[in-house]
Amino acid sequence: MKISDAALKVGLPVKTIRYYSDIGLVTPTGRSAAGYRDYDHSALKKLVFIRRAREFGFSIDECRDLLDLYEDQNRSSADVKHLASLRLRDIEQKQKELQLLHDELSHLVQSCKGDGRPDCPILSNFAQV
Amino acid sequence: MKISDAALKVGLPVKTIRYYSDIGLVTPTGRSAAGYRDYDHSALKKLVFIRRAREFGFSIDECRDLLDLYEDQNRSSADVKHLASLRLRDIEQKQKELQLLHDELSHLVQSCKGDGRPDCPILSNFAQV
DNA sequence: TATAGTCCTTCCAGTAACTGGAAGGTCAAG
DNA sequence: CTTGACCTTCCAGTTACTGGAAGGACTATA
Repeated sequence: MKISDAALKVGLPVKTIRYYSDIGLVTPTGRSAAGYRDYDHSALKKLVFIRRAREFGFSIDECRDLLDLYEDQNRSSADVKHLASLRLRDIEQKQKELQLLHDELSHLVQSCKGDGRPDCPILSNFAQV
Repeated sequence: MKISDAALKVGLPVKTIRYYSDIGLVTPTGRSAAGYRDYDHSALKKLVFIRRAREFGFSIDECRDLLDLYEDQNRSSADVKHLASLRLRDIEQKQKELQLLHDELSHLVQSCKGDGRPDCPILSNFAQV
């Protein structure tokens, strides 16, 4: 599969996938005779995983660790489990924070009259500090 | 409140708060005689809101829009409502994606034996493409 | 009152992770 | 056999910080 089709399927810009290829995060499965990058199913899965992880603030290096751990058969699965457990905690914390952000904005939308009057109480709905 | 105390309260690095001050995103309430930045309760609220929004991929400009809309009394609350509604959609989508990421990693943790054997099936638990 | 330590300031340079654009090769359709 | 939409590499620019230097300010203790 060529890079633009891969980009469509996984929801990342072509430029970004090319960048990931450059830095060795997800290398293409192969190259066509003309030098075009080729991506297979497992590469697509990795890209989707990375897209999600990146969207939620995990660094490239953290993503790399998870992928590398899998691909390096010398590492033990205990390492993977430990790393994944740590990230799971992070994600659960993020879920709570995201819910708070949702609540704030949702309350804002509900309390705005939306009739053109500039009395929208956005600040009064801000998070408790 | 001085910048380091503010940083502690809102969960942002001092450097970042100073940066937000420099770019005019959240300006300090005032300055002490010595020129120290001073932050009050409402500034802290703005900082917490921005921290959350930034963590979930909203750009500085998107944050600025929400804050500016509030502070610009010439804007109508309908504008705020519309903008906040759009962001709310984004957040709901993010909640779904975050749940998927959580499921992936959680399944990974559960299926890893954690006994040192390198047979952890991380890739087989990747998202469906 | 001196001095040590921990703040604070500005400024400037560096980093992470893209992102845009130029210059040029490839390929299917008409 | 050319047009247009792909693809390639390379290099420069952007966003949002982040680290460090140089120096001023405040607090506690000797």
